Amino acid sequence: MRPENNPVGQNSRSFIETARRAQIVASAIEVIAEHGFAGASLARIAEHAGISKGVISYHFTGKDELMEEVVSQVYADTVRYILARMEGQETATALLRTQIIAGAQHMREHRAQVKALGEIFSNLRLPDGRPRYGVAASEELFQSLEHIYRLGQQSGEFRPFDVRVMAVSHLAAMDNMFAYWSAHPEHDLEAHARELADLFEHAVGARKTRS
Amino acid sequence: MRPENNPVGQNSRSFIETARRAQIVASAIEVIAEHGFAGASLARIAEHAGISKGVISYHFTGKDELMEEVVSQVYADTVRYILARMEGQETATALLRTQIIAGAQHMREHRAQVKALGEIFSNLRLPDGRPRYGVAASEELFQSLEHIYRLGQQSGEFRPFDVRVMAVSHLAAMDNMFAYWSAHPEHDLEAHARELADLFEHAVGARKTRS
Amino acid sequence: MRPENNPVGQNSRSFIETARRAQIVASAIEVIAEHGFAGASLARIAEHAGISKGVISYHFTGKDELMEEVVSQVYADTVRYILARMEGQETATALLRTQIIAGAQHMREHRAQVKALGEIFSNLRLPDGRPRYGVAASEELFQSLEHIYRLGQQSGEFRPFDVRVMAVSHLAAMDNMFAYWSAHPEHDLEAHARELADLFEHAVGARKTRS
Amino acid sequence: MRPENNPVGQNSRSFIETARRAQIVASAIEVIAEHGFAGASLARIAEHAGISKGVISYHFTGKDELMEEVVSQVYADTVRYILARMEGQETATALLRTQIIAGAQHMREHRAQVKALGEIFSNLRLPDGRPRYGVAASEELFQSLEHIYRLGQQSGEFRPFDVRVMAVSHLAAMDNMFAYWSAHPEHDLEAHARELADLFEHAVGARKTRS
DNA sequence: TATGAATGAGTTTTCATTCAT
DNA sequence: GATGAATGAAAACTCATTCAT
Repeated sequence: MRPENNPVGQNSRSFIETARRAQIVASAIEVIAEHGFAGASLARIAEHAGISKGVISYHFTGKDELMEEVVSQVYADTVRYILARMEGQETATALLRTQIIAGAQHMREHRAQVKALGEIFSNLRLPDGRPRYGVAASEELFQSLEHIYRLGQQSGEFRPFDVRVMAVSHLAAMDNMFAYWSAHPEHDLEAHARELADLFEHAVGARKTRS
Repeated sequence: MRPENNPVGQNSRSFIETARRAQIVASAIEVIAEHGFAGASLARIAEHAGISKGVISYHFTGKDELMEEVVSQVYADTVRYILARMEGQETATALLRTQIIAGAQHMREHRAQVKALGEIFSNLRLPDGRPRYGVAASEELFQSLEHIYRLGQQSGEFRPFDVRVMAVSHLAAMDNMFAYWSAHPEHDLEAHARELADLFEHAVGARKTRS
Repeated sequence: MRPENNPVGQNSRSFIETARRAQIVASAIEVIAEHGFAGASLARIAEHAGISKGVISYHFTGKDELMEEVVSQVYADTVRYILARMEGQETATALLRTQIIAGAQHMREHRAQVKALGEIFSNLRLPDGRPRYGVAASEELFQSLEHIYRLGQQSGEFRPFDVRVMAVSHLAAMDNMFAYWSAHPEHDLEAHARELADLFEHAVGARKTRS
Repeated sequence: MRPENNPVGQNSRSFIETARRAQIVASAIEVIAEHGFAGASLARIAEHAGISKGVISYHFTGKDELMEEVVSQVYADTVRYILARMEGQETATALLRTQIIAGAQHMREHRAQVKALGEIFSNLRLPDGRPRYGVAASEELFQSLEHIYRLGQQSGEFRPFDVRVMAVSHLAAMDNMFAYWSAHPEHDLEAHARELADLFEHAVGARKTRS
């Protein structure tokens, strides 16, 4: 019986448990990235990890918990990666460019994670059939992008525009940059990112572009 | 046994056959739009259409052929709809705006089709497990958008930029405009489309915007 | 897709469907009687019937529906059998004896059914874990037995006593007569039934025993 | 490796071992009583006892041995309880009444044990699929009841009747008194027991009933 | 002694597909 | 042409049991 809830201040999981969960999550990411959400059966994930099917059931309540664990790990990683690189940027324009460039770097380095995240976002459903993560799940990301856009509008760097539309389009463009690169591995991701940064810089009507 | 390939000069499908296929395709669209790709079993599609499961198997080689039929019908409709509205536009800027605005109109009027198309695009796989329609499937759309962008660059309306990146981002922004509106039905789709048109007009550095 | 609800006045199930359901129910009865409730997996029931597992799923919503169908068929049979033999009896004493003797006859002739019924009654549970048929499920039987006892009390044949306790004990004694006979097939069921009839005749303090 | 068979003259189990087994048996009783035989997984029993699943496997050869241990403990308790109260009774009629009344008291005080016993009796199976405890398992009880009945017949208190049928019915009536009370907790168990005593007193044709 | 971890057999259920009528 | 019926593979999940530490 794996302990589910335990007293505050105690590490909830043993070292080995943490390692196994991480291993399973990693295997799930790779399998989803390669075979898609529907192709990622527990059997395949277990086989890919070189363990028995039962191990997954032992460490996770069910497939849903595994998927949610993948999401929360990848999501946290991604946000941390990008925010770290945005630190210290002062102008909204710089923040904007950095967000895009750093996002592309992250995608290159974590190709499978990003792909798996996308698959889960658009396929995982609640027991009642409604999407588990809808576009609504991106709300947090939208808001952090809107923050940048509003900053630029307040400082006068950016023209007036609807920040929500800009954020939605921004996220969409980044997701598809990744998808396009996944489908065309010879495509130059860095160049794409720079072009995209230019695109949004113009879109926001930035008064001064990078020197 | 239904004849699959038949002599030239004969209409390949009878009237009744065509009608049945259309009925099944329509049912498939609605079911996919409501329940998602994974939730769209043949049983559900048949039930929704008020016919027996066997009919689908009779008229289609298999589920895959049905899905591909959905794609080709919806795809053709969409292109026809938007191209019709773009006819007569003279400047690249006008073409660009029209493409976006008309696309939004089409989405509003064909909500289920658009949603089903997206589901199939991102979920249907070849027997070997590779995606049936990757981003690569959008190649045709990319090229038609690139055509507009190149036109603008040649006429001097647009600044220089990588047309492929612009096209990928353009399509992404439109797809997600739809997804966002689907998740937030109270969202003003027309306003979003106008904002998006402004966004790309600025992004391409259009010399003269609409007044 | 099997039709679930259909217009009034139409036979709901085709001939073949009815036959298959009956065949599956019969197989289920035999398997439960032999292997017990827990040993009656769908796989075993299907194998015993010489059909594929899927057939059961095709004709029944799930295992629960099959079990409930077994109950309702066997239950109806049993009640019909015994009531038919009780018809025409005039005194409460005669009704009482007949109920017991006819019950024993029915058990002998429908050994597996009775056993299966008992297994399902004491093992089938609702999704939430509560028993599907508790002792409460015997309420109907209790009442029909109480009817006999009250008749005897009103006619002065029987002494005063708590009819519910008498009915509960009566049913218990019959169930266990069957169970005992099942475990000791050489046991004389008819003689047991006659003894049991005597037992209850004395228990109710019958003024005049059978001539 | 826990020693299974050990030299004569040694206490076969250490104090701690005995305590653990008792704790596990107690937990098993409660879980079976609440969730039924099928719902009593080792995992649930361990969790309920606040120990790890492995402990059960360590102290018992397997689930079957645990179940048999439950049976033998509860059975011994029950017999001891009732026999103690029957001591000193002189007439067969008094013994009969006492057996029933004391049985009811025991049920009230050991509700979970009685329920668990019933569940195990009717569900536990040998590896080959045959019931581990059939009605045959009650042989000992039958004989002790028959002893009372024969006593009454020899002393002339009771009429002639088949003592085995009387014993089987007696035990059945008591089991179901408990089951009925379990399903209807507001039911008056003591009153039921008194009625049952009257029932059997009349059934045996007792010459002098209690005033 | 005790435990967490792992295993693999077995359960129900879903589903695309095939086929006789 | 259309349908009901049947199939069997694959899915997620449960569970008693085993084992190294």
